[in-house]
Amino acid sequence: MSTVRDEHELFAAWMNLLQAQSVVSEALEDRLQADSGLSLAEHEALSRMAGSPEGDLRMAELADLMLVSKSGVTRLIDRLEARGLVARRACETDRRATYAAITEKGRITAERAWPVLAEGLTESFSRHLGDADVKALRKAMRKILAGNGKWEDTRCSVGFQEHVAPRAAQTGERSAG
Amino acid sequence: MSTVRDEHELFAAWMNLLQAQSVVSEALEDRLQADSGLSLAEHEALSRMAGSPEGDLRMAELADLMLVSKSGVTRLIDRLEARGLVARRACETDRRATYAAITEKGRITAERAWPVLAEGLTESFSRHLGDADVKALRKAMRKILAGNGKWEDTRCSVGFQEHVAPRAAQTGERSAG
DNA sequence: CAAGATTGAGGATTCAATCTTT
DNA sequence: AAAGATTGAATCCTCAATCTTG
Repeated sequence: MSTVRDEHELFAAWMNLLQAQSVVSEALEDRLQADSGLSLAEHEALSRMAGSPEGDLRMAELADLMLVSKSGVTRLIDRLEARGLVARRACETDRRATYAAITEKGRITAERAWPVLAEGLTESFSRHLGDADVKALRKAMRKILAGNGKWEDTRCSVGFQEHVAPRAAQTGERSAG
Repeated sequence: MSTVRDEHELFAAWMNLLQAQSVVSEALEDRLQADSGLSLAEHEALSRMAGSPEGDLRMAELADLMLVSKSGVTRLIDRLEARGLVARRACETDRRATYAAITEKGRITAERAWPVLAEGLTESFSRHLGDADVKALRKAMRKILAGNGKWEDTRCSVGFQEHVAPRAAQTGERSAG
């Protein structure tokens, strides 16, 4: 069933995945950093808040949505708050919880960064792939996530389309209320 | 050409790639850590040295092969040396260069870890993928790497088969003197 | 001066412990 | 006691500066 050749092919695929992820992440991060001074994680956090109905998310929600630990989120929000891109708000119904709410400045910063990110993604990622490649890739990644009990629909949608092409909201309206 | 739906699909694929990479890396790292106390990068470094003709590699070679900076390699080798898994050796022909040479203990540790890693990779990665998925995945990753000028054949082969099937290539004693 | 390697400083992330609220 | 969040300590990584050799 699993020959040495298989194992080798498998391992090579894994190494290539790691390397490709690294290369693309670096490219995106560089562009984003130069343009807005944000890290990928910081931009993701902002975008997730922007995409939520009230423009805010609880710290634990953010931690659950993102690839960062709870304390990691605390520090990440600290940085964004110091730059005036988010503001912490107390929760009225549960005084243990804290909301991170995106500010106007945060919204502007995050929206401005989207085209940069989209361009970078095209440049370093999708430009080299066929449409079928992208679909196959996503399918495979989804299988891996599901197989490891980590598949959640909300994790991969981060309100992208709203920002790059707000006019298209007419076709597929997604009321955020 | 690029509709909003495309962009969204593309971005979702990218997010899923990030997440899958994270999930699998964590699974592998946990197993490896529990079994041998090595990080993935440390094990990779050991394996690359083990796979070289003389069982050693220059610091800069390691940095080039791996996803770590030059100073990162210095620190990584520091840690391995402190554990007696590698030893630094001077280069005779160029006194600026330093070789990191794997020790016998390092070889044993790295070889013992291979089956653990292989099992983890099967469990969290390939078990959920068809043979075609793996091939398609590798192809796509290869395209991305090549498109970004980062494709090198040596980067993805790390002497895997030698270790999981030692009878294929008799592992002999090697005096690193 | 350029190349190879190391060091110091600083950033980001995590775990475990802590504090408050439920 | 458990949940939500934060903090302190530790780890790991990178950049820029440094040192040595070519």
